[in-house]
Amino acid sequence: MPQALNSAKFKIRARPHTHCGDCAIRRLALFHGVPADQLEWTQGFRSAQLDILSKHNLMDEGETPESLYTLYRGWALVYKTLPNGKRQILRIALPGDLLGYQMDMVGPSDVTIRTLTPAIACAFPRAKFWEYLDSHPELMRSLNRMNAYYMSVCQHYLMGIGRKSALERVGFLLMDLWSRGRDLGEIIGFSEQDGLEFPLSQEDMGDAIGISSVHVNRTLREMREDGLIELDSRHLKVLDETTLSEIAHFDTALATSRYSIFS
Amino acid sequence: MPQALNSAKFKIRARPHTHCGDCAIRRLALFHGVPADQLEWTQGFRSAQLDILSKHNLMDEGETPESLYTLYRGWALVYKTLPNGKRQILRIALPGDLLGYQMDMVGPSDVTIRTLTPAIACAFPRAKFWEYLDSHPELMRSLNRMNAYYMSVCQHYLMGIGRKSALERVGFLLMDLWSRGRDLGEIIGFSEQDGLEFPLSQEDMGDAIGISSVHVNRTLREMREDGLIELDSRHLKVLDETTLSEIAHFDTALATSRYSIFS
DNA sequence: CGCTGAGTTGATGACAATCAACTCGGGTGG
DNA sequence: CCACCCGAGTTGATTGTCATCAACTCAGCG
Repeated sequence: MPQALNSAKFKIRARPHTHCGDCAIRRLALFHGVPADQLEWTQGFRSAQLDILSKHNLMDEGETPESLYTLYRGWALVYKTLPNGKRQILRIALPGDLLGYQMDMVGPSDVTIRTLTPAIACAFPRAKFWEYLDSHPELMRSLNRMNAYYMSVCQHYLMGIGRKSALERVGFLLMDLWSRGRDLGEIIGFSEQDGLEFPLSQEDMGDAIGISSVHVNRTLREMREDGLIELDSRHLKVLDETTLSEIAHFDTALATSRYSIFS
Repeated sequence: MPQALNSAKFKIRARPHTHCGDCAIRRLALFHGVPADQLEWTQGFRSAQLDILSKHNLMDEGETPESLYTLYRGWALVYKTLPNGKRQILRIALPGDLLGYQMDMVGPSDVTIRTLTPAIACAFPRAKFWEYLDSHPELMRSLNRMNAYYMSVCQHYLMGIGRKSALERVGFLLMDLWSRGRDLGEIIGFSEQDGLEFPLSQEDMGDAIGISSVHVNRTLREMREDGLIELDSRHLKVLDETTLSEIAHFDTALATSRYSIFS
């Protein structure tokens, strides 16, 4: 099974499985609700655990994947592309995030999913997805809450792109990632001393918040000059969270609500 | 119970219940999946059916409602407001749409929901929501698919606001509503001859797609001059759907996927 | 009959896109 | 080991889309 996915196209390599029972991010992921004594089942449902190289697509818009995934390590971008080549990043995925769930779990993917760093993903076969969830009602409920959370995040970004200035949007993006980074801690390379490993390019940032990379650059400079952040060589530190949150209209409720996805 | 909701604040009046068994929009709504012989239960779950005057709030951002709703008749806007007063419309609700579902079904509402026309809504108590769904697994699944659909729509708008021109965005908005109007037909005041009753103001349209009402006006004029649409006195007719869809990058898959929310 | 809200149009200006040039660091191949 | 290249970041100059402000029309309405 891993071999089937180990195609040149995806640059996916099989690797030894870790055990769901030992999973460090289970508290964050869909399978949080599964009792420890049933994790064998989850592990059986999981079809593969995959290493993915940096800058490779886990899924392509318009192509039909066989699996959906929980991101176990690393960063990934979820985006759509317009015929003219413009790209809109819809979501920035970090460990624990569910990837590839959509309304139509039979047809082609709505989105492209691409790693920003080396990553590890746990694959689950689409074909058995509903079957598995039907036999685990608590997961069905978790999936609902998880999607409601993703929806809420999407709406915050919609609000930002529609009605905020470039400064506010960049601030929001940074605070969102900073706050999620803190939650994940060492799993994602965050520490209070050293800040956060931050693999987004300025172009990525622009595509996430609807501005050009050049303007992202100028906005970041402004923030640096105001002593709000440090950001260089893919390394972020937010120096003044309070001010940045205010500027960005960053709602801390969004951050705290992450904790309560899995009641 | 209806009396409790019949406050001056909400301008909500109790009215005689219609029967869930006769519901003309059940095929579109969450309760589609409920077998006919169990609709008594649905009806029992429903706490009230409400008439709401035009331009009144069904729910306010930051306040804690007691119910969620299925919109039975009329138009409603779902939006957020920034401290500076700017508004972003997140969703335009038509009959069959679920209103008030969010991650936190105990705390305050994330959004404001406001009618654009006289409307009818079926209310269901938040307190019993999960309980009811737990006892109806097929509804849990429908809720998942429905939210995945709403997510997909939200992502299309995110893409549009982030990366499309004013012309493309207005076109997308019109095609979205035109196509949903056609699906609903007479329920919402659509006919192939006369077009669609269209209660959005130009300011509403702007707040939905992230441009100013003045610019919406100019863009609509351009579309009229190009013979793409007619739009006046709150009445829309799309004259050239093909061209408008192309301009707007309107994905007809989005439209057809609505049919398949309830497998 | 004046008020109000929405639509319309013109004038102006701001914010951000685009174009272009240059730097810098890291990789790669000669 | 060095030259070259490439991608990303940076900055300046220019352009353009769209926001904002303002004035006016018009229909509906109390």
